Amino acid sequence: MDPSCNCELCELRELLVANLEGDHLDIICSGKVEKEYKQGESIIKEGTLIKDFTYLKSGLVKLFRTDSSGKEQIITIAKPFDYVSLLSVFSNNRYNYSVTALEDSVTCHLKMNDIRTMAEDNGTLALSLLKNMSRVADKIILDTLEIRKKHLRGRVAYLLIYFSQNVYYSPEFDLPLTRKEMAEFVGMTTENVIRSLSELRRDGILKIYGKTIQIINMDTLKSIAEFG
Amino acid sequence: MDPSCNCELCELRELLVANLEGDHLDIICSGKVEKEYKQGESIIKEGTLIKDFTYLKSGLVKLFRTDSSGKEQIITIAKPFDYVSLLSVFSNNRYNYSVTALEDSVTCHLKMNDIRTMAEDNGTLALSLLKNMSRVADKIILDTLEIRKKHLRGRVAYLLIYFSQNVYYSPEFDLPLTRKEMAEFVGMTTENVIRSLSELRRDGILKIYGKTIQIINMDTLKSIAEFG
DNA sequence: ATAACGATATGATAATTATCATAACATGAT
DNA sequence: ATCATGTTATGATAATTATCATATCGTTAT
Repeated sequence: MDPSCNCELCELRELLVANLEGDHLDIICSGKVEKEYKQGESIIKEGTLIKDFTYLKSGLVKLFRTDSSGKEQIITIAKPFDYVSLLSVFSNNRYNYSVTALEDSVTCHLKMNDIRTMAEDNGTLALSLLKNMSRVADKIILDTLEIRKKHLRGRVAYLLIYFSQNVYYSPEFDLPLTRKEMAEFVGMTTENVIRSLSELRRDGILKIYGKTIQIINMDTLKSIAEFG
Repeated sequence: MDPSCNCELCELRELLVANLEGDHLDIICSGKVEKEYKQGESIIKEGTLIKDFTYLKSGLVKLFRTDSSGKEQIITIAKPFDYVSLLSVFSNNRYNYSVTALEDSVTCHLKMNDIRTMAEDNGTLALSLLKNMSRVADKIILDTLEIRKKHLRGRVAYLLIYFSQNVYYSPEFDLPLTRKEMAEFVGMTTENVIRSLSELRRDGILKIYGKTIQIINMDTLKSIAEFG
């Protein structure tokens, strides 16, 4: 067993391993693989066979799909302890989306078959999986509906608030996405993401230094995300 | 036990009950309630406590949420054998969406607590729930992304093809949604849904008799849903 | 039967968003 | 250092979509 990844100490313990004992803990621990990815590296490719149940230990990743013309749509951004291979792992045998590292990231890979076996044996684990899957899917769906209602500036504002409050916990942060990726996330063009950012800067709501964003007036930004 | 709803004969057996035996089957059968709803009747109201695990036996329903200004967004349309109370039942204690009957419908209500208990006890059932939840959430997310890419006529075309091929299995069918509801589903205005339908009719692709739609040229409609 | 209401329908116009063109800037490769 | 490439940036214009106004049709209530 990889000593750098001790299941009993792992941060994932609470979420996944908490209810495993004896044999099951051994299976998880001996079967798992930790992997490191550099920013920009591909972790999962759409269309490939699902063998692993993948968890994000550190870093940040994007889930996205690519349409026939090569354009990408970002489905969601996953933070540490989010399931990464979640959406279709129990209903499909191939991924219908790709995952790429937005920051240097570490993933933990468990075998799907082990997860299935254990979920069958261990009801508490199965319920925990159901709960987490429900939560993740719910969040994606509600976010998508929320974004759809908004105008361009509101979408960009929503995204900035998300990073500030849910990922970096600071009014100042480095955007992990390019303007193009932001556009792919919220369904608008790259030019209009740039324009919206410029407008927010002109209005004194943000300061922008390349990828670094400093939110000057969070209240106004929130009201733009809400109504504008 | 309600003789009109015999679990061993129920159409849901395959999906939910297949793996239950003895005590569990008794619990399901004695605890369940079947309800009938007329077209337009509310089945679930956003914000209410989740007590039941609800399944659609017959009819057609819409899942939607209502924003602060009272506007509705339709999340998905559920057909028989779809879970109705699915998305948040394992992660929330209150519904974050409403469900209303689009056609006269019959639902089967199981107690959430029974489901939880049984999923804990019965791994096969838990996996079946995981699989179905994964499938439903996946479909909603991919559909939403698909619709977002399209222009107005393409969205309407997509919707018509969905009803024709996945709900009514016929090129001619009665729309279960008003034009306003179609708009709430695909994120456009009512006027533009009507206009798009008129255009499709003018181009000889559809015939429209009020709520009755007859698809004349499915191939063209599909290419509009795909590219236009 | 008629009034009232909501759904469907269409046109004119305004608002929003995308596209195209161009340029500055940064980054990595040679 | 210089080149090539991709990202950020801004403006002009075109395309798309929403809004507002109005009218018809169908249904339900009185």
